[in-house]
Amino acid sequence: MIKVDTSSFIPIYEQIKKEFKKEIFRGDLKPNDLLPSIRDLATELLINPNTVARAYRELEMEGFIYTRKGKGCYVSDDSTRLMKEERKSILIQTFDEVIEEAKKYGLGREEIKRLFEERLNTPPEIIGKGE
Amino acid sequence: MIKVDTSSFIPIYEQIKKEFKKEIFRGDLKPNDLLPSIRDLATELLINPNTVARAYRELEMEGFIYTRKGKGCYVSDDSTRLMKEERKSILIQTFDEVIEEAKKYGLGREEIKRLFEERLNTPPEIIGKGE
Amino acid sequence: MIKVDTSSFIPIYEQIKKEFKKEIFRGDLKPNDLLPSIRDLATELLINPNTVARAYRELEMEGFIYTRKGKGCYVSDDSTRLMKEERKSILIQTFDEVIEEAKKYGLGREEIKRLFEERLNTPPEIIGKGE
Amino acid sequence: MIKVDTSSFIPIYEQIKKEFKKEIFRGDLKPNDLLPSIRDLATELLINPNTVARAYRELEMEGFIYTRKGKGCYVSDDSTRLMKEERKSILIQTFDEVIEEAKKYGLGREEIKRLFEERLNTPPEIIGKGE
DNA sequence: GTGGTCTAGACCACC
DNA sequence: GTGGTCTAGACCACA
Repeated sequence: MIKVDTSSFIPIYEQIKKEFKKEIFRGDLKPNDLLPSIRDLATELLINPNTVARAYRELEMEGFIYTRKGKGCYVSDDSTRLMKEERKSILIQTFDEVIEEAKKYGLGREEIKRLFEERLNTPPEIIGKGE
Repeated sequence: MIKVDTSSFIPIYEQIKKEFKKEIFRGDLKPNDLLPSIRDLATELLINPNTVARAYRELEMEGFIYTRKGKGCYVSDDSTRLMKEERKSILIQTFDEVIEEAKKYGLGREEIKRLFEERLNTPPEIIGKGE
Repeated sequence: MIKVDTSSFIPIYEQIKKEFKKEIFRGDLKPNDLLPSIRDLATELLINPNTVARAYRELEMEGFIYTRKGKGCYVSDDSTRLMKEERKSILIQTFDEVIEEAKKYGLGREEIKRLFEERLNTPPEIIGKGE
Repeated sequence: MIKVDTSSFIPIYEQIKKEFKKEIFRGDLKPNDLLPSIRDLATELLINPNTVARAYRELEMEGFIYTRKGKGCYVSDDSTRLMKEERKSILIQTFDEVIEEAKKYGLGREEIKRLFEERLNTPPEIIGKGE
């Protein structure tokens, strides 16, 4: 399910964190759900277990998950509350960024709106790899 | 004019490249226009001249600018053609990414459209610093 | 194996790039072979690691190698295709240059041919250091 | 007559020196012939007069030319003698280099001979720009 | 251990 | 003054 882009400038551990936050945000991961094991996820993503471990460690520090030694990592009860705080501001920020980006490329408001709706109605066969 | 975010994951030289590409795309920089000198831009951005030099070198390798030793770096005639090739695909990629992002956060198509238009009509007081 | 001439006008990073291209061209380096580490090669050549890094970076930008962070740089699968495109044109260019050079020094076609064959049959005790 | 390649790694003043040496070597410039003025040559080559001046200065230091203040630069009587010393060794070195180059690209002796003769019999419409 | 980015500062070719 | 190369050495992400 989770994907990482090793050619991106964004560190892999950041990409992993973001993916889990999204799963929590949309309810695919609920409080006390078990996350995949560090080793399994590392194997699946073809990356080093240390990298996954770092993502999990930081998610724990931010309160989204908790660890039971020898058992695994679980979504925290707090995650629901944290989600509500973060979600809208993250999306707003993302949208503002992309709008600003489009303006810098010289598009007017109407052009931005038209292109956005065009893309919204386009099946996402290929997703740009981003950076 | 140009700004860089030293706390971003995106390398500074990459941010500089992108800024100049946007200026070329918008027509603020036209073929044979002189770019700011490496030293001047480095001073202005409070970064090392080598970092600016790398951005310029890569822009040259990609065909957007050319260099006259002892004189400076200039926008290439080819930049106009390269711009047309790159611009739309970059914007489409950016839009697809943000739409995908919103979907992962659990928004439906109508919610995405509504939020996007809301942000498009909001004066951008605070621009997210991005990554 | 690789040598660089620090007194040459050709930048060291360019000499390194050329050496690796030749090794790829000859088949001494095959797709997915590991290149020497940046630090090792720098130590061996008595130059700065940054200089090797620049050579590797440009080889990557040209598609000859790919990089796995934390693991090393590897010859790309594409290198074989790129080689076929570049090799003949490089050699033709080199030969044309030397023929032109000899003509400028006043040699006729027969003299050039005679001298070239003489050198071709001479064991290369001393190789000129070039520029 | 003289050409320089501003994109080459070889300094322009070196290219200019080499060109004049060749003209002397093949007798197009004879002892006491007047060289083009620094300003004229600079204008013709679209470069800075300082660059031409440096080439002339070094040619004088090497004994190929001499300067009459206010009159210009002239080919020295010594140039003929110096030419005989330099010419053959330069050509041999150049040929040895190109043969070595071809070998490094994996060509056998017969292949080198065949390609060289092919190029020798090809009208040099396009001369590679070299480095 | 690997490579990647960045800094500080040197020296050179060219204008 | 301009850009280009190189060095020495720091810090980071990743294995």
